[in-house]
Amino acid sequence: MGVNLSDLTEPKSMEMEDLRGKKVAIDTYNIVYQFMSAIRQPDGYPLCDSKGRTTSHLTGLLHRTASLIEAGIEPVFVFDGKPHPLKQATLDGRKERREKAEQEWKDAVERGDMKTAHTKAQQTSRMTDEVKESAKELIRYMGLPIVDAPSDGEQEAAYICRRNDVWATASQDFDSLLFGTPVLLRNLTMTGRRKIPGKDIYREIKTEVIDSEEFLRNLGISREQLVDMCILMGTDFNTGIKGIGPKKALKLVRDNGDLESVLRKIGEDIPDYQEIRGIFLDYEGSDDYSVEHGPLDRQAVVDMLTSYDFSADRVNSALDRIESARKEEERKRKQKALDAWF
DNA sequence: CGCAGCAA
DNA sequence: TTGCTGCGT
Repeated sequence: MGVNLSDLTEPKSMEMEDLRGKKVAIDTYNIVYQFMSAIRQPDGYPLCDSKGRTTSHLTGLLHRTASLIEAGIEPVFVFDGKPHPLKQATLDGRKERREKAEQEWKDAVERGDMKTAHTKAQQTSRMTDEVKESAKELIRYMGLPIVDAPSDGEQEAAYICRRNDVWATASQDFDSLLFGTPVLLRNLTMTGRRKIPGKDIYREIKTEVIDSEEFLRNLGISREQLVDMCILMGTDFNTGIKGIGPKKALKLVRDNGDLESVLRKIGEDIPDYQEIRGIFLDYEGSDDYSVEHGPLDRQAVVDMLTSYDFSADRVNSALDRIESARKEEERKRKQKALDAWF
């Protein structure tokens, strides 16, 4: 979930063409979660193979990747590592909400209320080891780079973006801004259609770009102050102070300078706040990664996905999109090199 | 979610 | 071409 800064951002929408040729670090946990939650049957059950293995994330990844590559975007898939101990409360909270939703889902199915069933089922989505490993396997067969974050995926994504190994971090969450990503992309989907939660209405969704420097300039604060602000509101690593949302937190930090002064002023305390600051600000990531893609192993992808009961035709047509996009990029690259020569 | 197929 | 619906596994 992470910190919610949507009220403070004025995102600029972006044309897909502006992303051509750019490498983007994907917060893989974030997209896999979206697929697991969204790609479901009407009663809420996820797509499964005959062995009972979930396949929603594999369908999602295959098609999303094909679209990204067709748009000339080079995805780098960043995976979460071991969560920071201070994140435990957040993880426990998520588990509790999942279990509650699980019960409500079953109840709804029993009384035949499929609409509620579907909504509740979406809230039970969980990234299991099996899901994570199968996602990695598919990405590997597609020849795309995987970065294993030592801890938080958004943290490492922001790090490789700061090192200029990718141009942007893609996530629906805002945490990578706290982690210092220079550029954040939200709604990195090609088909600009998205269902409004709860209603049967579709709305156009454009990819949004948030430039960190511009974002901070507009707020009139530093990244350090943004982190302090979010610690006041609550992050994945702390609960924050009741009654303080984005607006109040911004004003308090602007008026008082830093978190210490704010806490003194309002007579509150936040345990471990210095350590939480450190998580966001003093991260030295793993340099042991590559962001280059290799060849697509078509046979391996087809073999893997047909073992999950995918239709070979569908898989092949998605892979055709990847291959012809790659060829097209290659052609353009050669042409460009030729033009530069003459 | 996003594709494919069909309607307008 | 664009929009809608249903299906994927």
